Amino acid sequence: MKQRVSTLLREKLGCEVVLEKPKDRSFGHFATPIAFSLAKELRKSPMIIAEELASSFDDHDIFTSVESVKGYLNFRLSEDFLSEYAAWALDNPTEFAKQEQNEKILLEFVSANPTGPLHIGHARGAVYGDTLYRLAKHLGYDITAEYYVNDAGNQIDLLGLSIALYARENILNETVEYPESYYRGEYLDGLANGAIEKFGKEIFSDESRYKELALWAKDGVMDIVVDSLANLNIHFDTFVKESSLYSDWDRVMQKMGDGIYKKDDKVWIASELKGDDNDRVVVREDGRPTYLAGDIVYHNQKFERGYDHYINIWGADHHGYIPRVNAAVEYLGYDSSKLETLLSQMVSLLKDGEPYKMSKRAGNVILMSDIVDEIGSDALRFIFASKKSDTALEFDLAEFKKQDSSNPIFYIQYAHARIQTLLSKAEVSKEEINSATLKNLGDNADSLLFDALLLPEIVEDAFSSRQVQKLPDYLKALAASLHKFYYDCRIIGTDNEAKLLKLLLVVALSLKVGLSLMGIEAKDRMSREED
RNA sequence: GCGCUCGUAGCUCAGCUGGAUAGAGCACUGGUUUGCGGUACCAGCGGUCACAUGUUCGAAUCAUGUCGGGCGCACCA
Repeated sequence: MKQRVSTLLREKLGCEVVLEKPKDRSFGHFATPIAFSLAKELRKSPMIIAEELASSFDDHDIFTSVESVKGYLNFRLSEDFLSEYAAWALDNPTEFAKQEQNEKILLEFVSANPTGPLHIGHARGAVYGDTLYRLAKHLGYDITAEYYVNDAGNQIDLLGLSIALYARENILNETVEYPESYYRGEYLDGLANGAIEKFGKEIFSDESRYKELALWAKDGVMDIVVDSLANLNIHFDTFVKESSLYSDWDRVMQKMGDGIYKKDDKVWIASELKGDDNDRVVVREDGRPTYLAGDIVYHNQKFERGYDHYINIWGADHHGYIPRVNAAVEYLGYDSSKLETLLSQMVSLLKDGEPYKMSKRAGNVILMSDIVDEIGSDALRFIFASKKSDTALEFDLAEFKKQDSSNPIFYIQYAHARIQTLLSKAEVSKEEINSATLKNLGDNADSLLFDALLLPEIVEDAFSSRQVQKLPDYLKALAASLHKFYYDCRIIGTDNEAKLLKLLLVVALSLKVGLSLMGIEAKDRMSREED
């Protein structure tokens, strides 16, 4: 819709035109301050320019009026245009808000270490990534969702040790001394018991076998992780294991050429020359590669697989890591501007105004699965998608358990359910609804129709700006328009019933598609839940 | 100390490629159709857009600085 208008204006005026949302719907559907920027060039007052431009639009089928107000140009779309577009959308619901793209994108997200269940911070990155993924898919991108499994390095050794310690203390009833760092949490119980079946209890007392224990256990942890993501409606296309990459290390190192050098018996990457604060060690004196080495091989592999664009979603605490990976990508001979790293910030939780207590059972973290159990996947996804991912977020669980308009997910679902209820009470036939024309509906209905038809540009904008919160914001506003309309306007039993129900079908379509892009299924009925 | 980031209504946050009177939700207060789910709607209250200077016809938005919060600054992942 917006595209159509801006294309038209570009042709007509011969330059790019910035289209905005007018301050107030009474001004029209779209507005542009173009007269202000032309004022200098033309040496005329913006008001006069706007007047002249407005009058040059005498008649055009997509606009019903073009007005100049205080230097702004305000456009109002015609009923013909809106009704035809709406009719098309209803006839082609699976095409609505879609586009054709030919870009191939690799999106890597979550990538939590397989050493324990996901916590609430991971959940945010997961929701952000999956929402982007859904948006991109809908927009026609060829996008792959990938999980990088850090199944090598110290943390895996630590996993083996942690299981053994847990088992010795809780199953073998031994007194154990805990080292400075180790993993804790209920999940170790399942792993320890699984290990007994697989290896027998002896393995816990034989330190030389901890590695073996760990290599077995990491798959079990990944199963836990994958299951918990599935509960959030999140699925990955590909998993890449860090352990599978190191065989390629020598070749990749050579590929980096001058970017790599030896000093003090270690191998370094000259990342400082590429904008990093310092050069970084990639291979230690004892020959063990650092974490960065793994990531270098991994990114090389990504680029060799050949995508047009690469997106990483990392926890914000890793932001200092971006320059060194970009440096490596450059040394590998690739364009680091194709690699985009997005950040997801910390989350702090409240419950009824008090800080949410981390449970000892969980290992002093807030488990993602606990929150899903508490408020459900839909609410969790909605909250996380609602806030800009790179700013810290604090929210109160209680707000999302309420069954009224203070709970945005409830409010939106209710709007959708309300429409379904009306349809079920319709006194006109489906055929009458389908063949109705969305004209002469009155201002309120026109306005609602326009709101519902905005979904495509919201989807486009949310993805291209990577600001997924624009989608839930829009859905909230659309739900509000619907509720208001419902209140203001009687539908069933009126002369306009078929038209109005058709209008509501368009609203329901946008709500449903919008929710599905957030991984949430629209409800047809609200059930009253008893506390 | 250095880097990144944030600072907008009592609370949680939009708005930020500069543009029409600064927005929404929550909370609080008051109200609502002799109608389709009042699980809704409307209104009121509430802001020197952290502070200062600058650029501009115009700044919450850009620049510089100050103050305050968060996060980084590993041969750990």
